[in-house]
Amino acid sequence: MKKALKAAPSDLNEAPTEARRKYDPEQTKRNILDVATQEFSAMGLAGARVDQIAERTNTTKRMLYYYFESKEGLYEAVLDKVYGDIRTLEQDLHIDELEPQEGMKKLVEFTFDYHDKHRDFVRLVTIENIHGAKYIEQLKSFKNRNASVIKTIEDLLERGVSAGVFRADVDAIDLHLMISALCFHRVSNRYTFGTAFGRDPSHPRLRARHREMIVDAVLRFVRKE
Amino acid sequence: MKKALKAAPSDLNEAPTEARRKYDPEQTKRNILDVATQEFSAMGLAGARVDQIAERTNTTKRMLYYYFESKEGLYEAVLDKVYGDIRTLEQDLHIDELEPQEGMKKLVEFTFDYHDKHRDFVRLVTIENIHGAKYIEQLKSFKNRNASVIKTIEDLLERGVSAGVFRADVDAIDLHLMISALCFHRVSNRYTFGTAFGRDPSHPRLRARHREMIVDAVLRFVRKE
Amino acid sequence: MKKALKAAPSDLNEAPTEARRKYDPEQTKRNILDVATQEFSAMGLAGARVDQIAERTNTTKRMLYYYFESKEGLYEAVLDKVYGDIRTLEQDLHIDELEPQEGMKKLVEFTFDYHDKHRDFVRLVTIENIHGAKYIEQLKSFKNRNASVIKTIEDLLERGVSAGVFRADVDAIDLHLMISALCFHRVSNRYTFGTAFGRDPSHPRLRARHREMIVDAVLRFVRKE
Amino acid sequence: MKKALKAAPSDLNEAPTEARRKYDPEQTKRNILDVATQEFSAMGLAGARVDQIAERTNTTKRMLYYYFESKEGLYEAVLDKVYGDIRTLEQDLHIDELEPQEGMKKLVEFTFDYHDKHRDFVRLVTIENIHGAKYIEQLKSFKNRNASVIKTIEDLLERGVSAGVFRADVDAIDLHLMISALCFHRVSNRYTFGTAFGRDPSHPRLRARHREMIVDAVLRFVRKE
DNA sequence: TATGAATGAGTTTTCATTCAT
DNA sequence: AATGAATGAAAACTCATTCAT
Repeated sequence: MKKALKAAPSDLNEAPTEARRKYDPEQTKRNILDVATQEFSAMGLAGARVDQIAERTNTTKRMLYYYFESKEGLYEAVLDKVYGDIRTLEQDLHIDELEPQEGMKKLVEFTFDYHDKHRDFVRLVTIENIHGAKYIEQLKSFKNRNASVIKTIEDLLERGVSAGVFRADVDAIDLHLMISALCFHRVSNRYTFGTAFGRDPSHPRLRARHREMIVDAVLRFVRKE
Repeated sequence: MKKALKAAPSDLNEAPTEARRKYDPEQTKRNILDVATQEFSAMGLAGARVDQIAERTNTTKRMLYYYFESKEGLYEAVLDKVYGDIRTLEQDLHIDELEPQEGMKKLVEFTFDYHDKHRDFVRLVTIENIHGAKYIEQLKSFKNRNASVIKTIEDLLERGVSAGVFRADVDAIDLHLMISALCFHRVSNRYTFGTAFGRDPSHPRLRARHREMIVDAVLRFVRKE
Repeated sequence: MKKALKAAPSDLNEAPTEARRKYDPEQTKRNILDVATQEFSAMGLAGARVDQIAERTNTTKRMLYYYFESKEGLYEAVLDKVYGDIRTLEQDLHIDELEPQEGMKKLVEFTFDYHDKHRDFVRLVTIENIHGAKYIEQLKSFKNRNASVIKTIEDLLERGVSAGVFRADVDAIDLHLMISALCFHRVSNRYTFGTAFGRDPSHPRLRARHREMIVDAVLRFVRKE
Repeated sequence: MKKALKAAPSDLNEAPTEARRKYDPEQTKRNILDVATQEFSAMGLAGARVDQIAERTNTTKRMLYYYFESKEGLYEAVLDKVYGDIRTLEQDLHIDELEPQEGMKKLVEFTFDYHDKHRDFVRLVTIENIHGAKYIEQLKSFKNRNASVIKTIEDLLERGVSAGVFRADVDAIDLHLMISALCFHRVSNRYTFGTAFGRDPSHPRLRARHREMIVDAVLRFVRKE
């Protein structure tokens, strides 16, 4: 049942920009949070071990409780951080400056790339769904950010309809669900997929093809005629 | 002391067609398996509790070990059962007898309905992916099933291309992934989706719309022109 | 802060009436309860250690949780038992068969003797008061039993007044409080008392004198003239 | 995260007669001591939390150790302070100037009022008894105080016997114990008492009646005939 | 075949205290 | 004199599994 998973040497773990100071609460917190992100996403909430998280940290288990109160508190902090990260990036796309079809393409590509690259995020969302989203519900940050994606899509659709290139009967939230599904699933279910078909969806060649395919599918779906 | 969720008296739990015999190993096993299916799919492998499963059973914890060896053994048995169940149904579609577009529509609708109805299945697949699909790998039922779906899709595509209605550059496995994604995601991620947008994807009205939308998207994707 | 208090070899601990059977839930429970009574009364709820209780038991810590759910659950069970014990004895006095003054004397003597002998009980009541009686409040057994003492006193007072030996303006509950105070305090506060005056109130000579004194004080208080 | 009881802004907490100076060791100490008094008396020695005390203080946990060495050191300081406080008041009674019965009445009333008003004191004595009075033993203030009460009672009894109003066979220490019991118990055990009988002994009406009752009981006890 | 009691090894959490600034 | 971060040791509690009947 135990599985000494090697810490994936991701970009997360340590940023030795300067000599590590002895007393640096911000760094301590970030360090704990980064390790916890990996552990929770790898093992789930129930499966993760506080001891294991602490061990991979530069501090002790005690600090984890000092800053985050409990295992669940830490898990919530991880969710918060991870959702904060995607929001930040999403803002920089400036999709409103693009022509509708181009904008839609860019949005889908961004969504694809983000999920493809941030597996931790995908896994954490999956895990949250196993818990009925009860932890995410408490994060106020959560609801706001989703509103902004929908706004972006609504704008695109509106402009596309006006320009005569998109059909008029597409609902923004439904479309968002569709895009999400296509980008999320191939990451979240890549193990069963790999086992079933002997194809690893994260292989570069497949990855590129899927990217095109999804953009294509979405554009065909919204396009007039 | 926690009583939590009383076993929903779903079609799963008990079928007292005949008077319950005193010692009925098969029934005991089935009973354990049904309860375990609910628990594992609700809580995950790490999150499920052997005590809780036993408590909701008509028998005792000891029997659980007697028949299934261990918690993991029980989990594997659950996976096996759930995959066995799905295969049965898929045979009755006779998609090969339908005209390509009709066949594709029917396949998508079947896939949609199946996921929509079998949430336990969807959750267990999700859970398996959290564990890197390591338990599912051993199940023969798993590989067989997937092979047959691909075969069906390949046939459809081929016939569609011949008939001049489908384009020629669609890969069957990719298409299967696309259909899966669209049908799976709205079930697997319905909690975070519901929290984010205040919409429950399992609401009848939304359900019907999604069904049409997905069929539409897939047909637009494969259609020539 | 730690104090390896020797288990007082009281009448509580083990009753080897018959050879100890390996599987005897009742005995296991009783054994845990007896040890817990000593520990909680010696150390308080916060001060008692589950490990320490378990160690002095014939079983393991796990059984303690198996039967009593939590440290607090065990503490409540101890309170319940201890209050049950006193009730049982109180029934056997048959004070209603005695002439008022005699009855009052017997009641006071019983109360005195009981407190004098059951220090665990006295300490536990003290400890409960430190917790604002919040644990005792949940015990249904608690309220009933107190009603019966008051009934006894009311009867005595009534009969005494009718017989012209007691004055009429004494409230039964107030009188009960008075008797309790006199019998309880010398046990509960015997350490500070001993330190203050170099006298141990549990010394046989003092004990006898206090007994007489308290009976005397109560009778003088209720007596007419 | 628990905020629990905000320090009741009782007479204890702060006396900002003059503008609060930046560094005022005496005030800091007093502030810590006052908060600690409340916490220890509310929770007991084992139950009180250093963190909680510190949080309710105007300063930090470190200062607590700076001034009082340890949790136990702080507890002892609290006991010392509380005992110091009581002595002051008792001098002003001038019981020796009163006629014996009057003096006895006044002494009982004072004792009653003091306990009724200083619940912290009562609780701390209770707590000390749970610890076998081991901390109080070291306090000089403690022994002195008790010696003086006994002296007062002895005087009263002597003068009463001489005057022919008190009986001759009453022991001063026993009488002190009796008075203490009656005044102490109704405060110390008021929670279990309240739960048992649905009567709060600290209610004004009950309080007044108990006061009279106790004076009455004591006078009846010492009175000749 | 079936059962309720029992358990060892872990897992989360708490607490008084000290360190670096 | 004062502070917030840090900590080791211990405490409460949980869990999958096995034993005796």
